[in-house]
Amino acid sequence: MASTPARHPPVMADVARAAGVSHQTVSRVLNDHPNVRPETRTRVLTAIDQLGYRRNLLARALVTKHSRTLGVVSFDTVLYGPASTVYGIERAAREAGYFVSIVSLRTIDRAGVRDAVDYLAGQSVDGVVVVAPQRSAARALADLPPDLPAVAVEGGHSGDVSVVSVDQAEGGRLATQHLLDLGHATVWHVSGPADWMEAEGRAEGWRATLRAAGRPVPEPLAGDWSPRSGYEAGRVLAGTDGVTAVFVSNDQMALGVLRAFAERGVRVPEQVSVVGFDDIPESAFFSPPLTTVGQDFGAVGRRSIEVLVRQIESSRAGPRERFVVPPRFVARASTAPLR
Amino acid sequence: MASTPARHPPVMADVARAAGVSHQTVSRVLNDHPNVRPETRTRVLTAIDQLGYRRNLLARALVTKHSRTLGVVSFDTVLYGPASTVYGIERAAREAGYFVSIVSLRTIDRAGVRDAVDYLAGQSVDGVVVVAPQRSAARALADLPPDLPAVAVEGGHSGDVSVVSVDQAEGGRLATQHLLDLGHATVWHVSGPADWMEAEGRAEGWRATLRAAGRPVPEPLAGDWSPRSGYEAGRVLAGTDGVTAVFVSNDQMALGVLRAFAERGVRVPEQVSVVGFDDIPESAFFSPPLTTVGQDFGAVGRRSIEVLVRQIESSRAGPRERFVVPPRFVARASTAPLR
DNA sequence: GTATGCGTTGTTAGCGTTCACAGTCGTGCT
DNA sequence: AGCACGACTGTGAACGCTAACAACGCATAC
Repeated sequence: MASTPARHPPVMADVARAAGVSHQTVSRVLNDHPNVRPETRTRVLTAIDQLGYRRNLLARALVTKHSRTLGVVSFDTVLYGPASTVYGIERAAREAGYFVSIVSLRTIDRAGVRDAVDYLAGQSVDGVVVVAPQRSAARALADLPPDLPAVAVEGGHSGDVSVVSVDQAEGGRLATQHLLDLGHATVWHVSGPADWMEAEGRAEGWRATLRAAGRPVPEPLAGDWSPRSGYEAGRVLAGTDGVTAVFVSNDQMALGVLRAFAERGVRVPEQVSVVGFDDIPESAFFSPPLTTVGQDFGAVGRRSIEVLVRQIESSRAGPRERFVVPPRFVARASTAPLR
Repeated sequence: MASTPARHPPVMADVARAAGVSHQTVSRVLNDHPNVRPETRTRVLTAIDQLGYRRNLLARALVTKHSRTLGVVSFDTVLYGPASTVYGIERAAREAGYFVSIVSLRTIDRAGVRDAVDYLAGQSVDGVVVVAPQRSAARALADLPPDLPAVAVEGGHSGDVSVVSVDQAEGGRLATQHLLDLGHATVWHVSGPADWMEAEGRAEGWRATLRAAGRPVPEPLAGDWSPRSGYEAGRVLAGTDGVTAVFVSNDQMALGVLRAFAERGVRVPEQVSVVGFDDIPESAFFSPPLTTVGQDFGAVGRRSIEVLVRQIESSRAGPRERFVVPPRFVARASTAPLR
């Protein structure tokens, strides 16, 4: 009966002994090296199986200099958008054979992003994905360690990292054009926070579409993504003459707008049409069901990992890439032709 | 001018050379060992600073057997509840000095959980948090590696791991009692999926409260957490006589119920009172604003990390603990006294 | 028969850190 | 003076793995 030398998990040397080969041969089998005799390979494999051996990835990372771990820096991962993006990233990374280490920031500023990346770099991540939807965060991309592969999600084009994002301006255009096509003279806008690039992009698409159609551009109302801010904007709009169409920068705020309108007796879509953005799972069941613009967060996550992994696995001086995922318009019951 | 020996990041030996000490002394400074002369310490510290040295956590983990990384296995991290929980876990872990490696499962079954834990164990995590709200996932806790510190969130009491959870039954009781106090003869229920323990707990609290008050217990309607399933349940309830109060197992389904009622001309709360569960950010702006039961996910995250870290840092044969976080009732406008 | 080559295996030396142990020095005691 | 003891520091050997090289056997070629 073989003495059990230790209660510690078996290491490569144990496998080697059991299979009657050297530890290096075990390593070769594990790493699919070509020149191992089939018979030897199976002997090693059965030894691995019998001992329940699992290779120590830490030791491997120490010598290969690759941890096969990716860092993700995100912000407010409770919001639907960031949560979905991070989910997509995690899934794609795992499919590509990478672990994911996550840091969620409360406030996203230059120092915060830098600290988070430092923290992750200390853990020897092979690369980082920074979900940087705010202008301040995008600026922080400029002082990433230059030798660390990185990709920004929704990060704008500052700094020299690759960027994957949804075409927010196109989304704003789709929403606004839809409302104009319904016969509305112009479209009001409830925007997201000023420093968010997504908010800017959506507002820009809205403004450009109105301009191109030769319509007046009303002063946008500023929100902060929260239902409450939408509610407050909605109260203002309900008390403003001539408002027949509103493009709200996200679905949560649109919910607030609908609520304010309901309280004031403004009927949607009969009197005012409302379009949101994000297509959260709830929006199909708002009262009325919300016309909105959907984003494919899964695609964003997949793309970003694709770009990052390519950057890691090729020479690291890869050219920065730029990937734009198109939004998709979702028509529901909160919009109607002007009568 | 000191020659730069390599473009590689500096290691402990480089610092030692610069400070004129041995690598071991550098290690001692880094680990706050007591017996280092203050002058030597500052010399080492300045050398570290000058070289921009950062200690290699991989090498450290290899020898100490502690990676200071925690694994998190979760399910459907796009939902508000799991997303918030994971967020709380991540934050608490980082504050405790641990990294967090996340695996998000699509389907959560015994094999899935085991694979995920194996995967994480291969990365040498010091412990795992399993967010296991489904009965099948809770069962999977039984075959976790016995020597791996673990804590289950919302995981029931099967297996012998510590559990942190919100008192779902108490939440169900609060909701139901509130409706009874308003004078309703009984309370209908739209439940979550059958195999979710949270759904079970809430239903149990509801049922027990009705029984204790000697009220009839209507057959619950089964949902799947989605707004759509709530909508369908709502249509059934709208067509059922004698329904004056409904306790819905989460806010998303409650939204669907409200929508169905609105379509059928059932006025809330005048004709029917509705209570949800979760207190998602949107629910204050539903039409009408939703009375609901909130869960402190942040507390759940903090507690679970607390328990896990204690288990890791003490002898690993810690007794399994059980932590219950109380829910909190949130009164809004979707409930009213029966007239 | 020796040379050349390839397929296969083993040996050795790291990767960057911590741990165990062994020094060295100065201080206080007998 | 001699000794013990504490504070401080250095040396060597791990941790578990892969990379580089060396060595072996055997076939093929000259």
